[in-house]
Amino acid sequence: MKAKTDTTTDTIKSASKEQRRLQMADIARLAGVSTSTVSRALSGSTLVNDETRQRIAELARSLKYSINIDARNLRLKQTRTIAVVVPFDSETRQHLSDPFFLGILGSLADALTDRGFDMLLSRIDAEHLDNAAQIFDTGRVLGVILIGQWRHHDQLNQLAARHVPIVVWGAQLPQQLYVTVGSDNVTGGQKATEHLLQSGRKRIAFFGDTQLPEVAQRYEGYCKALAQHGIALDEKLVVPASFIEEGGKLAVAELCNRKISFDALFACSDLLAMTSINSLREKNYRVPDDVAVVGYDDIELARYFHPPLTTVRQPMAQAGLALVDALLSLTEDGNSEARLLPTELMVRASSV
Amino acid sequence: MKAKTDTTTDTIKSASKEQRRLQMADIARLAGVSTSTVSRALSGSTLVNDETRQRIAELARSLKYSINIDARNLRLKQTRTIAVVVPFDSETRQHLSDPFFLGILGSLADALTDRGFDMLLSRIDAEHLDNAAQIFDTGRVLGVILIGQWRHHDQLNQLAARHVPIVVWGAQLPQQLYVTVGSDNVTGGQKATEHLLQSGRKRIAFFGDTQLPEVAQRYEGYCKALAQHGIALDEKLVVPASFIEEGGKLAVAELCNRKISFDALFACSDLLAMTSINSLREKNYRVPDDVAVVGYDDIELARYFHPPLTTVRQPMAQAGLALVDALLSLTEDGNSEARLLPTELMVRASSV
DNA sequence: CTGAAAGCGCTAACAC
DNA sequence: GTGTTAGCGCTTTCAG
Repeated sequence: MKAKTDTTTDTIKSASKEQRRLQMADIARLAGVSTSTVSRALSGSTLVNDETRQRIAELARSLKYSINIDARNLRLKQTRTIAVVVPFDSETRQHLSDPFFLGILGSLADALTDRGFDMLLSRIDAEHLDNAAQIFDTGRVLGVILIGQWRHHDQLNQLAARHVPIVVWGAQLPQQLYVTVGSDNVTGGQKATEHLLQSGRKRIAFFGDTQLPEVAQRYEGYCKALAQHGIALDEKLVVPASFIEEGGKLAVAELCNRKISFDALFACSDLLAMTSINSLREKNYRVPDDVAVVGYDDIELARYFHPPLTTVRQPMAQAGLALVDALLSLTEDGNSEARLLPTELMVRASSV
Repeated sequence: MKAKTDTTTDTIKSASKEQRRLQMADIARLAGVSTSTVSRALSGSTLVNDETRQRIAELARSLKYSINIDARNLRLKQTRTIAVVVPFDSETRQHLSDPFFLGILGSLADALTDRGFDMLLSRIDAEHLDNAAQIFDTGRVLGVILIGQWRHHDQLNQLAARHVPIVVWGAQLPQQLYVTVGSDNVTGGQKATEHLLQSGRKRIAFFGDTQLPEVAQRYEGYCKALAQHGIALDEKLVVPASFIEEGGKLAVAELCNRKISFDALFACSDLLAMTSINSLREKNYRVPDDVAVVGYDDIELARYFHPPLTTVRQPMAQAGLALVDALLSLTEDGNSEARLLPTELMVRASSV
């Protein structure tokens, strides 16, 4: 009797309330079966009569009923959602605008969609990357993909130690407990520098903040190439330009003010290369005649720039796939290896 | 007795199983209280003893316990997650790469984070925008923000008719049931054209696919400005360039092949403007001397381009906020109004 | 102030 | 084949 009363109340409510969400019980009632049957039918179980299944499927479709995923996940203790976390710099309160990161985001969205996963996107303070654990602890996601390692190797290690399934876009470091996916920065830096050396440049400036692991590796490649050509490293040519806003402008100004001569420039991001080129132009340097420039990333706009930018391509489409695959194998097998994506030097007019 | 047995089993299990996720019952057991009390303590209810609350809070923190959001949402029938949908073009299987859309995505991420909402990002086939309803029907999100109206006004109207809370980035159209947020395209197009006219240009080409509502409105502004200056519209100057890849190149080629003279160009996106400028340069037109160019969007790279690009700025940061606010007022009050964001002409070297 | 019990929407033994 | 029942992790009446 209690049940009966409830049902009546429910019906009245649903009539008066604007629009209660349809649920399995409704479909069951309308189809004259139990919810179990509906559940089975909708999940394609063979345990249910073909005809019944068809009927239920049809009914659900026509009523535009969709199963409540959260309830399902709760019951099944599973989820097909992945967290993607993009750190932000708390000092500059920097917005998410770096074209390369944004590009990876797009690539991830595609890769996850292909694999049938949903993506929960969040931003967290770069100084507290360990907060990324929380989103996992709340149980809504299978694992975490973090775009941007910054200088917080230690925090990331702690996360991994806590068994948070996490994959990071960045550089592979010694003593690393977490899984990284990234481009081969050493080789990338080497290719860029090698290319400049081969076109006869001798005084190659390096723009980048070597505190960041990825940049440090590109710098290593830069040094390697110089060494191979028997050229001594001139520290004055190394400028710790940051990725922010006017990084290139400041770096170029620094070299000029200190009257340091240079005939080439390897910038650790395309954005940095572009702002540098603009500054060089203002100071009446010709690119590439006076200064040859190579960037890093190969963002879409690199080839539309003037002059078209020579740059080290990070394979963006592969990046998304690799990140997702690394994370999935981590959650499935419990372990997963770092992946190093090949880089490719895209030679364009800015360096030849 | 049954309860007791279960507890014992549980304990054994949790010891043997590698790492069961912590849950409220665990905290309760450890604190020697019931789950009700833990629930109250963690939600800051005044119904619980101050000392007890502190103790529980401390325990939860030290154990890094986070409440299971899905279970909570299920019980409370609420959620603080918003779906953000970015359509993809099924034909070109185009990836998510347009800098402006990517930028809006960043802006949305920031706005949602500020408001304490999570963002569920998905991509759907642009030909079936109505699939966006499904993600709402599954009950995981409060509402949907769709970036890109494309030519599917009708499908969007159907969604709204089904009472799916949805806000769309795009143009406001007559007979529109859904809420849009967008920039003032008519005025934007007018400003761009007006600017070119005032610098003495007479033959202004228009690049853009007027099948898209936003572009159609920019075109309307273009026509208005021409009319105000008593200049007859020359249809030959209107080229239906698409936003894809080599749009600018094709459009420029078309004008040149047909030997149509022009001294200015209004392109409906910065990307289009940039590729057009590159093509013009290849054909030995000087920008702005021979052809003045104005773009649309003011993506970050516009000011780093050479020549720096004059463009109609769509306020990206505001865009995210406006979209979120529009959606929230829709879900709260049940209705919400379209928002038209002001545009601003950024005059740079490509046009003067 | 605290605990016992019911139930959010769904699935999976277990019965029939 | 199908229905009944218990329970996923949480919140909230309702008693005490």
